[in-house]
Amino acid sequence: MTVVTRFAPSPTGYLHIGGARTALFNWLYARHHQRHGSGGRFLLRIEDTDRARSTEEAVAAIVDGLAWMGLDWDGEPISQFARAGRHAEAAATLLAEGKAYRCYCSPEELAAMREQARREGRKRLYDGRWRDRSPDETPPGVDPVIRFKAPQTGETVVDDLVQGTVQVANDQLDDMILLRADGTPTYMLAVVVDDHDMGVTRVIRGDDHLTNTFRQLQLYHALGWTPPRFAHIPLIHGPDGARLSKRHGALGVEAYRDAGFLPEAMRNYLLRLGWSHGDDEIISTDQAIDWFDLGGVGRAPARFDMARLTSLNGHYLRQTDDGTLAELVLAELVRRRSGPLPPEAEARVVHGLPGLKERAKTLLELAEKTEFYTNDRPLELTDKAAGLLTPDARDRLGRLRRRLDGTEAWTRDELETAARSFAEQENTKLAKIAQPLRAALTGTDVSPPIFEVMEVLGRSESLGRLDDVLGGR
RNA sequence: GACCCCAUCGUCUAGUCAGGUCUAGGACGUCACCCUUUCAAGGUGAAAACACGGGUUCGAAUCCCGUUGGGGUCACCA
Repeated sequence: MTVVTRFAPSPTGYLHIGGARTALFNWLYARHHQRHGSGGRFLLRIEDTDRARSTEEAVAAIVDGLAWMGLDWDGEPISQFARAGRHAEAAATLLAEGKAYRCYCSPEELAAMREQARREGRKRLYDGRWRDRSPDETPPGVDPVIRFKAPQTGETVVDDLVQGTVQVANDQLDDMILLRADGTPTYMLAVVVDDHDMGVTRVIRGDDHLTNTFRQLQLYHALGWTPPRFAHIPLIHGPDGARLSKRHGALGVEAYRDAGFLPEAMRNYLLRLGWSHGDDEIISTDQAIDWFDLGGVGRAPARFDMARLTSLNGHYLRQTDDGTLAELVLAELVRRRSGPLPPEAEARVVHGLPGLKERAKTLLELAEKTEFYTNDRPLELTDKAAGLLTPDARDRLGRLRRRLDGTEAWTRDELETAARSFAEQENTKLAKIAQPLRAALTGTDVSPPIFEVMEVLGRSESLGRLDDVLGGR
């Protein structure tokens, strides 16, 4: 049987990190079965029944976020709101079969019940006062809600693929609302009807839905439908152990994209957060599709660790081929200067990128590191760089400059050979030459190997920058 | 508060379901050393954990109970 999973976010914000991981797990599960089983489909449903909180921008943000993450869904995204009629139909069926009833309670009555339940230390809220009342008792002018006539005895069991067998006594659960007074469906009804109609076979979602599952299971039974299998994955927490929230600085995946993270790093990081495959750490998406299973999902919540994401990103950055990386970095540079780079500067960036990429952990950092290649003469020197240019060092640089003038091929190897023999002749260590040279050519005390830098800069720019520092000598 | 879930280095985790091979392995981070023209990358090494208390057992990180701690859910939100 074909495995069908879905990702069902509510468009009230952005695709946050937790949602992205849920989507990833669902996607991986479907793609795994597509490759190794008898088929798999990954569907997208937008839970937009709360009209007041749902926005077009939020839907776009989720779609963009999924696209950036590289998670493609099958078929068209489904709007839950658009299916309200079908939900009402299901409620009507339950009503007709006596499995649901109209409730005319006022907000005040409900508030009182809530208050009393809390006082008595009960989880169960609604006391079911309209459960068995006859229709002629209905108060005039009040629009009723439709409530589910939930079983009051026995227990409901969830055989969860991650959490194991979890059960709750039915007397803990009250009669939930299916249809609001305005006739719109609530989440509980909508998910069940939609998951059923969409043929979903596996519901992989956050832990926070575990206790909802009991009621949803009861609904499946009342409707006479076969429920899907459930897998509730633990939530992601912030570094302090509290549930991940805005104050942890994590907004949506686009924030990570803008911070210079690569989607493959994000996928790898999120995959390993709560899921493991032995000691494997670096896992390609292709391998992940092969290996992913629900048995590897842990049951304890995991904390979000920026340092680890960053480290992984550095790995994937180094792994990215130079052409692709050049495109990404150039795009970032255009963004920051809000204009194109001079051709000469662009050529230097492209040429210098291989030496730069293993020194950066994010795209942003990488873009920053290209600065000394693109800056115009004369370069501004950092304090440390200026400190390296002592009178002695300048004298040596002057002599080196004359030596360099005669260099035939301006390549890193040629330049290094020349510098080494010059150092020998001066009876000094290479560092005494390389560091001042770095200061003069880059304006800083840190850079890729200096002879590589000279090659990238080219003869005239290198000599020009040297002359800027040497002044009138 | 009630109900439910969870508990191995600072963090992510392997090991737990089928107790012995665990003086608990890997990774990130930290520290040291090596490499080296700087910084990275890379290499080597170090410090670092079975929450606590009871059982069961010849033997428990692994099974059971309790305590403590953390988390989730209790809406005409999703």
